[in-house]
Amino acid sequence: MPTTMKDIARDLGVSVVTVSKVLRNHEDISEATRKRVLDRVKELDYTPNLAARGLVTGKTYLVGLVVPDLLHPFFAQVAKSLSRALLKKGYCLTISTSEEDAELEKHEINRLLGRRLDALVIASSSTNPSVFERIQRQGLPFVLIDRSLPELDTNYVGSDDEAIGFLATEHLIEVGCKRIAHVRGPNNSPGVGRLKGYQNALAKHKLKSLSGYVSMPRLVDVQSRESGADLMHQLLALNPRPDGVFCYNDPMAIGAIHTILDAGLTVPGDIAVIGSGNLHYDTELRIPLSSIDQRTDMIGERAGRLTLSLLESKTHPRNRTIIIQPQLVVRASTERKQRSNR
Amino acid sequence: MPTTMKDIARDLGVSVVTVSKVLRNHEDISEATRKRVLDRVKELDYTPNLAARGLVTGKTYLVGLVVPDLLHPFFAQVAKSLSRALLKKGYCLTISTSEEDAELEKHEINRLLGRRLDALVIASSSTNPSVFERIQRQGLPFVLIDRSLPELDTNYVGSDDEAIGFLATEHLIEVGCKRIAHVRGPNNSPGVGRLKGYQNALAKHKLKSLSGYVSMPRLVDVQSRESGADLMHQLLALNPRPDGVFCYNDPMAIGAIHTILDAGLTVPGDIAVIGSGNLHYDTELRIPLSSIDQRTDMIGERAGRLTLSLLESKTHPRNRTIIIQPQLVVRASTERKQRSNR
DNA sequence: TTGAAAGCGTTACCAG
DNA sequence: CTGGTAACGCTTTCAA
Repeated sequence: MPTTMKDIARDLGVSVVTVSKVLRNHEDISEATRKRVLDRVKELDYTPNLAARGLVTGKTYLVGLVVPDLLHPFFAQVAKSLSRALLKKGYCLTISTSEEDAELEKHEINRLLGRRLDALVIASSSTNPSVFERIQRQGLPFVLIDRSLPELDTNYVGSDDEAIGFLATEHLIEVGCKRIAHVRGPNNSPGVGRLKGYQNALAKHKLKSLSGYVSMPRLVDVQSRESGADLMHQLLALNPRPDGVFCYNDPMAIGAIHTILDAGLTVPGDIAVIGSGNLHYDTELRIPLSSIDQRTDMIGERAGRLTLSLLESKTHPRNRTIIIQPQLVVRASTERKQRSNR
Repeated sequence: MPTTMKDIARDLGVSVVTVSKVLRNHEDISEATRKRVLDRVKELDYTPNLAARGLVTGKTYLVGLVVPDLLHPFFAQVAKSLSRALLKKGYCLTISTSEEDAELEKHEINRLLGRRLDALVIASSSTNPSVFERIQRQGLPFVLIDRSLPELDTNYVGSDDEAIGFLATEHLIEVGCKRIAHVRGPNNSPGVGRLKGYQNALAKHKLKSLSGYVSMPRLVDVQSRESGADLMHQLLALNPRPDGVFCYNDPMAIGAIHTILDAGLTVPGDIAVIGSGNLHYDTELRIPLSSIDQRTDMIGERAGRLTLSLLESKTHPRNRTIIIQPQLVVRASTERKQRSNR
């Protein structure tokens, strides 16, 4: 149904090869024919079929991105900056979501493999390296983002999660918190890394984490706000009650604050709260939220550049790990104890 | 480099056709060969090349989505629900962003056309119908969402924007506002529709819009919060100052509230504010934001169903317009005048 | 039940 | 400068 090179060639009495060459700006075409072809192309509004082209060249100029959830601003931002980085070099990004479900992720990856992408970027919901071993076996370049798999030697771009946990917790300590709880994340590398950072900060300052002070959601990165609220409920029931909470991410922190305020307590007066991610609406919240900026757009951009380097080098480059250093952002949810406690 | 049917056929001493048939569950294959093929497929972890298949079948099972900005929760939600709807029938969604730039949008659409999508869904940043006439000429089924083009007869799924403007404005009137301003949106169908709804509500209640009470951003749907803040600044300078503001969308409303509070005024005490979109974090804001729920996920889902119907019907069905009715959601940013003014 | 041949829209290679 | 031929990986058709 759509126009093909054959149509144009027939109309003009030239060969398909000539048309093809014109379209790819080959040198060895006379100005006259070039113009004739180009004119006809415009008239018919012809666009070359990239699938057919890819079949013979072996390049699709398609890069896949798999993220758990596009509604999470973190992943939306990554998608945006990644897409922008790739577009500059003519690569197109196709986005799939795994809804934080390892099975669905596998399924989506399979679909993408069928499209013969040039590369794959994944924020994986899976803790099982088998999918990635498959990808590796297929010789498809890929980059893990946000979440790494310890067993696996891969390209990786992400935050320094231990630093996130450490920065956040030490900040709580510095504003005078004595009993610091952690609403932790899932059992993946960011969840574990941030927990470790939390523990390191406590250890450095000779504080201990009381029993029950680390609480973990059943669901993973979906309905974060709800789980933050629920887990905070449990923390409030403890004795002694925490006076500071580091939450795995901002949505959880928002949920936690909600619970605290509902219980008639104040933030940061009774309990200081800090999250991570520095979402774009953190400043506009009921209690503006202190957070750790993960420089999300840089994650996407660096992942893009790394992907491009894999795509452009003809040798199989060694795997690279790129860690983005996080930064503390202080807002009202932790602005207190400097005064009240010293 | 990757495995092909030829490899499998050679390994097994059967023909490529046989392999192809097994993979598509054809009946006329003996159980024995079927099993042999399937086993080898699994061993080699083979995935059929969809591009090659598409070349001969003419179906790519790819649907394109073009949105202005994935960071805007509205479009992220649409993408999510659309993707889910299409996935059920085996269609894959590929997402592009236009960054609210008509030129970039054209460019992205061209790329997508080159991929020979089965259908296209677009929230267009363009006011120029020519791109869509092109798509129509190519015979590619497409669905406009969120923004329609008045000159163009197309499939369309979106909100009832006049109803949005009317609901919001009438609500402000009902809580006692007398001088209602509108921070309006861009010159596209939602912007114009909501403005009209605002005017209709004023007219119905015999109120007039004072000079300067409708203010419009230079930028369109990017940095909405900033433009909301700026425009509110202008409104505050007016005499008399408005006591109610309907903002085109929630980010603008958030920016407007920011400005009002910074000026030492209160919301809703001095000025009541309402937006549209009912973003997922509206409840957690400094002043929880009254809004108009556009039932975003339904927009995505209905767009998905409409797209599927275009894809599955062999005749060229008539264009359909699906309008989703909005709903008022009242929160603190407009909860006042019932008491204070009566 | 199987497979040979033709073809999908394009590009690579090489001869003229 | 131009174009014929083969090939990319797959499906369709039809004959065996």
